Amino acid sequence: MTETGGRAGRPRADALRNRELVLAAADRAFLEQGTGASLEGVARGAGVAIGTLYRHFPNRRALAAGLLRERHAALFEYGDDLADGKPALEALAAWMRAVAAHAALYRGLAALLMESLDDEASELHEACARMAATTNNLLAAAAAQGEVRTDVTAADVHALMNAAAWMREQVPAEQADHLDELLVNGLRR
Amino acid sequence: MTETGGRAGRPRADALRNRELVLAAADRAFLEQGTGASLEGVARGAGVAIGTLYRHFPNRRALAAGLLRERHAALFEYGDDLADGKPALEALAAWMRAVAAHAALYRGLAALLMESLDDEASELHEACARMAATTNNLLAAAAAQGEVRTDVTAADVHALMNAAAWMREQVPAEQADHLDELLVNGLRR
DNA sequence: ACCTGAACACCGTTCAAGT
DNA sequence: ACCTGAACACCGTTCAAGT
Repeated sequence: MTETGGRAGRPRADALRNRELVLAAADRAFLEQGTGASLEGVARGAGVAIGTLYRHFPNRRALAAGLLRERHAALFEYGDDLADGKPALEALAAWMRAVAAHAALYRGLAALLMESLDDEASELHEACARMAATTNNLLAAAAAQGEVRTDVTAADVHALMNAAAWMREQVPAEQADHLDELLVNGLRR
Repeated sequence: MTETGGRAGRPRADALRNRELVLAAADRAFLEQGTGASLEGVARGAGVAIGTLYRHFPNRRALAAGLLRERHAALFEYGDDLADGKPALEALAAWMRAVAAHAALYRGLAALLMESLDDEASELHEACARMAATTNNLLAAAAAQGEVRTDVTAADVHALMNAAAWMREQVPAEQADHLDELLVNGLRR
């Protein structure tokens, strides 16, 4: 079930190219104006007609999901690598900071990630599920070492990470770092 | 500097009445659709022309500020009453819960409050300043009793309260209550 | 002093017509 | 199979004309 190409063989070359142009323009627009940026503006920036944008990405969430999958793979890989080495709570904290900083790149992304965790119909659900898997692992490890309150769930951590991103969208970076630490401190037993 | 009536004497009776109609319609619309609700829809709901809405409230923030000042005074009074009795950290926690629950009434309000604390030009600045005064008092008392980390500022608490509201906009009430507790736990030393 | 509503600029989304 | 762009419905905001 690829996004472009339908049921038939390889997608046409011009379609692939347009898809990339749209993603690049969306990346620029979301960085500057957040995920609420005008889709007509994105299409203009990509040099394609608005219908072409909609053909590749039926809505805003699909656009964000495409960006996460194809341009932000490093975040997920970072999460996979965090399991070893460090004390477990430190690894969990590093993951929370990484997600918070990342989601804050596009203003509004944290809200999309928040609402997509439990919504299997959302185009962002896959990204959320992958994030949740990492969160689960790191939380379980920290809990096993008794470093975290026993009533903390992975859903709580998901909410707190995204809340950290949301705060980061609106306060100076140093304060945001400090707030990250207060959030992690709240998980301690 | 009243919002309606300009520099002259009492505002006309029809103006006062229209202002109330707009506020009531905005309250309904914001409750249902958040602070991003269509202002044309609000005007329609109030039975006035769109120009009348703009005359009384030049923008969305002015509308939210009007609602807070004239229909949500109870929140601020509650904050004033929290200083006595209880242990200081408990009072601060109660205040954070009250603000979070309140700001979550209108989806999007927490973001407006967040950006208005340091923006003196914002119509919501007065409301934020009053909230900040209460936060300051309660935080100072809790800090004086050594119940709170010494690096926690009133700005931090403001951010955390509004983040709690933001989370509450998107998770079930029980989880939101739990998240409130984790946030407060993070303030403990 | 206040209200009305047309006017302008813009956007999201769909879909018939093309290649 | 894919692209284009007109079409429709809607909104934010301003302002000339009224009372």
